[in-house]
Amino acid sequence: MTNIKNIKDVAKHANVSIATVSRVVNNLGGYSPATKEKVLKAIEELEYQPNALARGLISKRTETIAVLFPEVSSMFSSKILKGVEETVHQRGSSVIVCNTSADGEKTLKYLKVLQEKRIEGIIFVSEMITEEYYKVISSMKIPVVLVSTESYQYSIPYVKVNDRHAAFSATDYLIKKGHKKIGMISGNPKDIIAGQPRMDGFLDALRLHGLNENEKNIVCRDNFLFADGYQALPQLLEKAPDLTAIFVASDEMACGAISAATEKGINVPDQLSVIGYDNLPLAEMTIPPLTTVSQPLEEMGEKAATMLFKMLETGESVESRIMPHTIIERKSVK
Amino acid sequence: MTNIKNIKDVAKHANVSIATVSRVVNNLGGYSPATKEKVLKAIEELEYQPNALARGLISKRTETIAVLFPEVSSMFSSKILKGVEETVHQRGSSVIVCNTSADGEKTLKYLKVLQEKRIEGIIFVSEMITEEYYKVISSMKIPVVLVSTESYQYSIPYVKVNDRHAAFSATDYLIKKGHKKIGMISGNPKDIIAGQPRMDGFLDALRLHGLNENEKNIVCRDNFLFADGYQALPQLLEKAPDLTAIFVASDEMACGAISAATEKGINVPDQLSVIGYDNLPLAEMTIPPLTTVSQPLEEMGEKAATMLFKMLETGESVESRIMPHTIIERKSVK
DNA sequence: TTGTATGCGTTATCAC
DNA sequence: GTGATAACGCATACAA
Repeated sequence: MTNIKNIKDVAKHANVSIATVSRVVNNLGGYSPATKEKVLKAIEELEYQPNALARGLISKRTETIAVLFPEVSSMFSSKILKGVEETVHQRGSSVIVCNTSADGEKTLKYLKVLQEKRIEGIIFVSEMITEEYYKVISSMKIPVVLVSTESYQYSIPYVKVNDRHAAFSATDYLIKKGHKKIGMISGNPKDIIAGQPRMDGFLDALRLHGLNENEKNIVCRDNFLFADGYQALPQLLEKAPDLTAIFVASDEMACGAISAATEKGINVPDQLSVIGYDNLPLAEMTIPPLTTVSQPLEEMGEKAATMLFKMLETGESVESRIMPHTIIERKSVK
Repeated sequence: MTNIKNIKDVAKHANVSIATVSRVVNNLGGYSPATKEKVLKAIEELEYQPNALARGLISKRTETIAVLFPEVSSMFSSKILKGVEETVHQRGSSVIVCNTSADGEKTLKYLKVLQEKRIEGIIFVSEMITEEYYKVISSMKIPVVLVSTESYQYSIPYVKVNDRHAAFSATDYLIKKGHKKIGMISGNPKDIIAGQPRMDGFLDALRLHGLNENEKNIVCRDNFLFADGYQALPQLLEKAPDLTAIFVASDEMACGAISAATEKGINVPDQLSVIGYDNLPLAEMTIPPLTTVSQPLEEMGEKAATMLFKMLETGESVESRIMPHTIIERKSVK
């Protein structure tokens, strides 16, 4: 009653050997057009689907890769996922998603099942690579690519924008618009990827233009969420009531900051200019629409997948890629 | 050089047969504590990881399911994905994501590779089940669950809210707030899942309260996106300038409508109340924060996965589940 | 051009 | 308690 056919059934049905069936299934040639016809017909009639498990057992290829996120459901992650998924699928492979919740135990558990499933590569998004992780992934001997993060201790290819440079650009943009009193809402300075570098870029721009006295106008938060921006804005304004512009380290935070400002009766951009970071879809939806530094998230996902496949094909590592960031001008800066 | 150990290596290393190794790996008992110790030690030392392919080949279980979305990167999808992923992972299985782009060909191609990979179940999110899809999935003989959609022709369990009822609730809420001139921005009425039913619910509420004359104050759009709401609002207001409230069929659209209104100098909620649908994270981020009908998206994902596993365990189908919707009161309705 | 036989890494059914 | 050995479904080297 289990209707699922295997290569043997096809062989019998077509009156050939399983070797021949295998050949036509894999387009290897070495058979007459007639037998090919026969086999194809049998396959059709029996609705035969080759078993990827059996196939993979021999070929050592599973055509499956995995992507790990600390939070799959963020707008940030889902854009990257889309890029990854698209190019992986184009190549005939599949992607397994993992939501690590930035939890070490959970991640290790994931890694274990992925290893058992013999996935062919891993993409880590926005994750810090700990020593434990590194031990496991290097023991797996499969390609790994980092997205929107990088490792200083370990040599793992990554694709990301230059955070410090991007933050510089954003701040520089504000300055060129004529602003002199500029503040920043930042992530956690202990965050070596998206925290400190963006602060550094901000400060770089200030100093370059001799605006050093602004350097203390920074409020840091642990996360990059709406609520963080919402709560940070009043704090920042208390420290520095005369600010005319702020650089906010994420669009979600920027959106929160705008909400807080609006509630306080502060008009954006008339009384306060704000520039964000990421260029999420959200940035088009705020009032006013958010001027921001764009990271090409989907493209970064695609690129990461492409790099992974290249490593898979060549067996060698691959160069990291710094993606270009751009300023998207909308209406939140004057 | 290929460092990857198999059960044979372990057996040799521990001086036992592979059968014994298999037993301790699977905790089957039937061996002395001493040999268990030996084997465990060997496994440890060789860093042995059982091969899921070989295992699945025999057990016919791959511990992998798939989720198909028309658009993975929407805030809507990603919340559902998170719910699915969490409960699937809890059970020790993995989830493969597929972005169908609502494209039949692409979907069929996905289905084919999923079938070859012998995945154990499928969750369709927001997809119409065509005859072609149905033919394939029923030939696969694996459990299928629908999320945020349902099929009238085929008997497939689903989990969704009652759209008509939810739309009724939203409109009713507006009416109970004292509004009498109420409009709607709707999806496509040809959309049998999220289009027509929400319009029906809207109209139900109107009629129940004798507000029949409002019935034509509906603007329909093909999609549920920000831009749709943004463009629909002026159209709606042109048709019916005296509206005091609108029900919008998605949060993204509602956000667009609020943006358009604000640009026109119309204050929300003072001059125009807006209620949305979905309760995406976005709803907290608008100005003013959006009152909306909540769908428990993450929970729906969890539920769908749970249903899938239940079908997998029992071999029987499972009852569909209508999830409760609730009105989330924020600041966009007065 | 086609078929036979072996192996991929497991689990499971027998024996012992 | 423990160990051969036959599947599982396929690819492939080798024969024919």
